[in-house]
Amino acid sequence: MESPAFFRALSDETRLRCVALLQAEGQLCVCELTYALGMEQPKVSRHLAQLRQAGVVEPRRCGTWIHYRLHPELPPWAQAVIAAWTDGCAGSPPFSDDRRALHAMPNRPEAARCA
Amino acid sequence: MESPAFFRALSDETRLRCVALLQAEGQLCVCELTYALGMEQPKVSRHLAQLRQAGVVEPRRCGTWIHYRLHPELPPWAQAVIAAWTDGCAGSPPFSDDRRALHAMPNRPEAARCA
DNA sequence: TGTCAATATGCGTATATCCGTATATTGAGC
DNA sequence: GCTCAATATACGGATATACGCATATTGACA
Repeated sequence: MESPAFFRALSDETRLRCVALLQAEGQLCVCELTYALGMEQPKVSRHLAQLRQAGVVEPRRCGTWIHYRLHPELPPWAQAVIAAWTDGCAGSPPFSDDRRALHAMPNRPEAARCA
Repeated sequence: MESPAFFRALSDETRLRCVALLQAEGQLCVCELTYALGMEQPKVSRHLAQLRQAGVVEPRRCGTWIHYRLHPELPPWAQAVIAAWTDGCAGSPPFSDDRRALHAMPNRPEAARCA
């Protein structure tokens, strides 16, 4: 985990919104993130690819869905950075709105099926 | 303090090395940072300007010298992010080497004069 | 096998970033 | 006022990044 690459991964609002949602919810599929952020799917997918390449998130296939979560082997300092940031900022817009939008999503796929 | 801009400021190795030095030493002038990093002065100055514009560091003029330090009014979450990162990484290269180089600097200006 | 839903990638373009080099600014001291 | 040391900025070129749009890939299921 190279420090500049890690912070670069967090240097974009879309990616930060994904990270905040994943930190709060544990794991989410791309369609949930796309819905919560109100963005086009290719845009979300490309930002997730960058988070993945930086080692910030990890994908897990679940049938047609792909669930993303914060990488479980993030170094402790990186986990602490994310925790410190979410503690301070996840309660404010636009991050707080994203969680609200997610919870209002209709026909939300059930992650339980592939737990 | 916008989150993406804050993390973008930390997304470059030169700037991270400056931040690590300032976190460890309190305040340093540009010539000390330039010497410790072993880089050209304009390069260091430009990166300090970016950290300044992002609100990460604050300059204080002291005669001919300009002392930089971490901005004392950084939001608590940003201070916590920097602390978490330095706790985890400042002891490893290249950050550890920079502190060694700084302490080996000859004719180091005395910050005490303008404290 | 064919189709559909979910996800990923290719492409072209606009913009931002980083660097090296040269030069400008600023304050101290004579 | 002149000069020097410390610091900042301007300029040009190479590279990276973000985006919209179109399309490819993958797995489920009939």
